[in-house]
Amino acid sequence: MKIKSIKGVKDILPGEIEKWQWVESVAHMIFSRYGFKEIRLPIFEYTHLFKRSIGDTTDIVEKEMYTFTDKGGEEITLRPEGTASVVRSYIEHKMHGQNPLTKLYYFGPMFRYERPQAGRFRQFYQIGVEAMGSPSPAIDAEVMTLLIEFFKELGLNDLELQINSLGCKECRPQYREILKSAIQSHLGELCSNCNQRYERNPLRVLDCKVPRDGEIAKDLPKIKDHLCSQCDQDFAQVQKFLDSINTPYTINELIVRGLDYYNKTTFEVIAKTGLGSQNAVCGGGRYDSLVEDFDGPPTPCFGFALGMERLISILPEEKLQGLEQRPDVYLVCLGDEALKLAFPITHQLRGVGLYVEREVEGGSMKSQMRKANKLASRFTLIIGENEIKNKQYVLKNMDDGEQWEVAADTLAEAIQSRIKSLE
RNA sequence: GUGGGCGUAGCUCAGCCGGUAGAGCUCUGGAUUGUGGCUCCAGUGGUCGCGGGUUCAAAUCCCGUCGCUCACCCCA
Repeated sequence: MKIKSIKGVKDILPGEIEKWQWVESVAHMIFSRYGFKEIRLPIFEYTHLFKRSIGDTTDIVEKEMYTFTDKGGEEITLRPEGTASVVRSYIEHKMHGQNPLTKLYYFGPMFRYERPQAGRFRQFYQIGVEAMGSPSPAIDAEVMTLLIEFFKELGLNDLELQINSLGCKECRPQYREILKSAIQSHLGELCSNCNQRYERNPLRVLDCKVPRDGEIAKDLPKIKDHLCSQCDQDFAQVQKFLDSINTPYTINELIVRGLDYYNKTTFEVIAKTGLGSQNAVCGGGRYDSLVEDFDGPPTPCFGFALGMERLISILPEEKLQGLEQRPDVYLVCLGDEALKLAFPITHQLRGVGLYVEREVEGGSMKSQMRKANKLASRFTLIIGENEIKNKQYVLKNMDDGEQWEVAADTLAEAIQSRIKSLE
């Protein structure tokens, strides 16, 4: 029985990890400009946290969660998303008492038991951003702007921001009933999936991909015609803010979201090319009553989560050049004495902050030079019998082939000044 | 859960009207006795996913199975 990783999970290897580190560093930089602070959350929680926040009848809770009983008999679930934990932590640490507006972001793995396909994994990584404590549409616009700026910094432009409003707990239930009664007369014509959706989440019928159902859906009542005046105004405000800084977006009335806690503004960012059918790079929106649902104070929130694997797979090639670190120096060692000497020299050079690789095995000079070349080292330092005798090593610039003698006792300074002259 | 495609060297793949494996890249060595990249030469590397069947003979045909992958669904 060959050892093997679990279906739907991936190792992120050197060569790939540099992209992740870069994306994370850009996230830290952009998000902190907007005053968001990182929060590190546990990857498992009590199961009921997810059941109550995401919704008992959603696909995620019904069939996708990794749930188990721990040795103490507790029902535990590997988190399928991050917002529930943020809300739990917000309440548990009484963050509302510290600041009227709490701005957090997180990064880490999520777990859903699904059939893997392009852009979909069982362990996948999300970056999430949550602004908690304000109902203002300015927050909606600001957080979406943060996201757009983040994408810009990553060099992504073939994206589309799609927004919608789902209404609030006043107007959404009314619309839901209006929609249900409109659907009822078509049940016979609609697909079996839509017949189930009619009961459980009638808004999803609007989004059905079966062609005949799409035709029917076109004539069903639209949510935008049934928003209460507050929701209507707020949604208009969000659009005005986006317009005021020329952020392009489209209104997509089919964005419904599969998690129960969303209301009012919702949005997705769709990759127009590069991903298959899993083309939503990011999704989010308002969840104004979730904190209250967990017995916290009334705390309207806006947030989003973006999928790292999907994001990374569409990063533009030109942004990925030069992410791998080049060694500053590779020590080429000829003979046993040189190999011994390489140890303290390497130690010394690393001590002054240089990235140093060294020959460990020995072997022909040719093969050592090849290794240095393979690692794309900027310089090689050649240490052989003559060099040791004369206390003068040979430093070679691997990009242009130029080489110099450098004195053993001023080695670090000589290398550093050579590197500096290149920059 | 449902359906399609694919499993041959470390990687990308060819071979598949049956006659027991090949290329490119990688790696190692050499051409160039202490100087990399380009070129040329040589070498290392394979239970042809696994199990069974047909056959004198199976990577090749048949059945089963596992894995990967894409799509539906759902979502990030």
